[in-house]
Amino acid sequence: MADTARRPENRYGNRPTMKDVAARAGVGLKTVSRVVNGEPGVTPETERRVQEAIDALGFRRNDSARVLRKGSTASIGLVLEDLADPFYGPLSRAVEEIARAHGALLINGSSAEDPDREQELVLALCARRVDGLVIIPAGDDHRYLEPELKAGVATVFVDRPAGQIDADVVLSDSFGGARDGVAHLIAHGHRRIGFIGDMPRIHTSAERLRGYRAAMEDAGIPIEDAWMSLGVTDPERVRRAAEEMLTGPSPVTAVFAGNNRVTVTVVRVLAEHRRPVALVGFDDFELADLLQPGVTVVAQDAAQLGRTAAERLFRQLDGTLITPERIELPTRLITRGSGELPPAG
Amino acid sequence: MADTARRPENRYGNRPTMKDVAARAGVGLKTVSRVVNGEPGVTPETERRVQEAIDALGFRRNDSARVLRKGSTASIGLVLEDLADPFYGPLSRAVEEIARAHGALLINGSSAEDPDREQELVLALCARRVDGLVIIPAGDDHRYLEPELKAGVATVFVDRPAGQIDADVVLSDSFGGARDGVAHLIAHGHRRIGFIGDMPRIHTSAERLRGYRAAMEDAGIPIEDAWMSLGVTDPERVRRAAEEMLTGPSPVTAVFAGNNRVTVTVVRVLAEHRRPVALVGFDDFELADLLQPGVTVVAQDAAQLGRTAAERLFRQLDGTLITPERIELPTRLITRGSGELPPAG
DNA sequence: CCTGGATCTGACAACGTTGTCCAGGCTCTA
DNA sequence: TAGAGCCTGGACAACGTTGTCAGATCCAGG
Repeated sequence: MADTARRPENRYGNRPTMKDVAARAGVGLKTVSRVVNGEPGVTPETERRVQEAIDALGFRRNDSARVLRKGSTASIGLVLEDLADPFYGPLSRAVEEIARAHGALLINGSSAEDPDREQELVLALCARRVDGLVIIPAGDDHRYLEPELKAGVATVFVDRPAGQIDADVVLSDSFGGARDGVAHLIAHGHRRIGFIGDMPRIHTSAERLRGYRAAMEDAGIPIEDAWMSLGVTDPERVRRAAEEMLTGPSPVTAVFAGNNRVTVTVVRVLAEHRRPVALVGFDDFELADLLQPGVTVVAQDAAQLGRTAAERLFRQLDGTLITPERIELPTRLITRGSGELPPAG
Repeated sequence: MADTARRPENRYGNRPTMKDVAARAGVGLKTVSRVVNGEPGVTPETERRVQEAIDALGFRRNDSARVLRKGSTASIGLVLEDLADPFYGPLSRAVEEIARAHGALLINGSSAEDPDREQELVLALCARRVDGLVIIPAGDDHRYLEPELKAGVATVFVDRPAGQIDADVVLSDSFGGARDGVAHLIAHGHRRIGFIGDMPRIHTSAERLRGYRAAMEDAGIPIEDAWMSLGVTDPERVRRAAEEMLTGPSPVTAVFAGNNRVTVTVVRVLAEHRRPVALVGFDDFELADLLQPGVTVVAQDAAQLGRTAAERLFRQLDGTLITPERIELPTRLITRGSGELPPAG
């Protein structure tokens, strides 16, 4: 009775353990372990008996115990902004594929662009002793990671750099991409060019804004405040921002959209607008080529970002990689029509 | 020396444990545990000392050990076909949100539509003792899950039913949706209607095909073999299949596309085609409204599928839910133009 | 028949945590 | 002032696995 009371309440109707298998097969505990792990030194006859017991009982090794004993979980964590964002799909998948190639599982979570939630998630993953972390940061202070890094948790940041700590990071060249995109519009004769982007506290947003400014400055075009919308992110307000730029006292003839969600909303606004307005968007998206006109974009390779990050992560784990680096992947301008429209109005 | 030799090689440069914290704070092991878990019965002064030691050492509780002791992992597994598929993004996210609300983490993996890989993933998740599984099955025989179910792993299938076992499943009404979509085309005067779908061994594909057949039969229209393309899935072959239907001896005037990827490819083909052809697709997709003409679709609510499944999962874990059920969520026809084109040619 | 070596097997401790239980110190009341 | 009862803290076992090491078994060769 005291015996059963001591048993912790657990959800698995007391699954069979190696001990149970051993008892049933009439062998020792360690022999079962050997069979389960394919270690040598077991006679075929013994192995058969053990295998039979395993099948009969429906035994499945408890990896929690294994992890506890061995110290490595063979799993990595991925923290991103929103699993549902089409930009992150290919990225996650790429990370997963690399993890799989290294025999690791992927645990992931969405931070919803909330720094507290990011930290909560990251620490939960650390408590589970993931071997490594791929983080698309929401916050800009990652000092909370210091004990983890010191303890040897491999970490790679993607898409945006870590804040206040020195860590590996894999980025797209947001600055260069935006500058090229805006320069492309300028080359097609535009001078009054609008920029709609996310909050400048997000690194990529800030870099893209910087690219926009650089391109304008290179062309000697002074920027009017009314041409810029920053930190506006939900569709309704992006719509309003776009409309204001198009109808203000000094209306823009072209728009540079800072990310795929903004681009999509702007496409909708422009579709309702009588005067043709040129558009270049950061991030490619499906069907961009089928719209009328096709949408010219600065494309970044999300899968490649994920792949690169995951590969670096496993090289950290191998010990091949020591010094944190910053890797910038190039972007690619894809012209489809919307960015080549001449200024109108 | 024997001491260090016995220590297993592990990746975490020997992180501090509760024992270390206890030693540093000059208290007992259990007291540290109490502080970490916010249990009552610790004086503020003691708590302060312990907290100080925790911060100083960078201690983080090892959840593997905790799981081993407590028997519940507070994590659930999600196995789907492809994380990168935009259809699964909102679904995963919805599952994650529900999990989060229950304090559980999400571990997920892509089966890549390969039954062996699905099984491998599912069993790996079971070995980690996830509390429950949400599975979008690739295979059609899930008897391998029987020991797990018996052991009390909560399981919900989504989008497609389990094979050979009795389990909870949450589906969209593929049959009804497809029938309505095809009936819609018939109502607009079409009689030669093509169907392009995935392999009929996939449940949803088979159901949608059945819906197509039912609608045609209801209207008394005999189906010609040349109007159906089944099991073709990569863009190039879908393209060829569509072109054959459009140019064959008895060319179709409308196409019903069995899933979002097929729809997108068909849109491309039709865009190059001189004669207007009507189109209804299963699954909604972003920007469908902005194409010329807008694409009429049978929409299913991926997020709702995920939410429903995850909620049922946690109700299984609560013990509120015992008997497996089959839940079918309705689909919704969204008319945007492409499905309302009259027959031409 | 015995010995040496190789091969196979099992007892045991340890991984880091939590549940149980008991000891000691304190407060409060009769 | 003694006894009851509460509060705090700590010793110990157990969770299921794996590494270590020593014991058991077998066979060939002397």
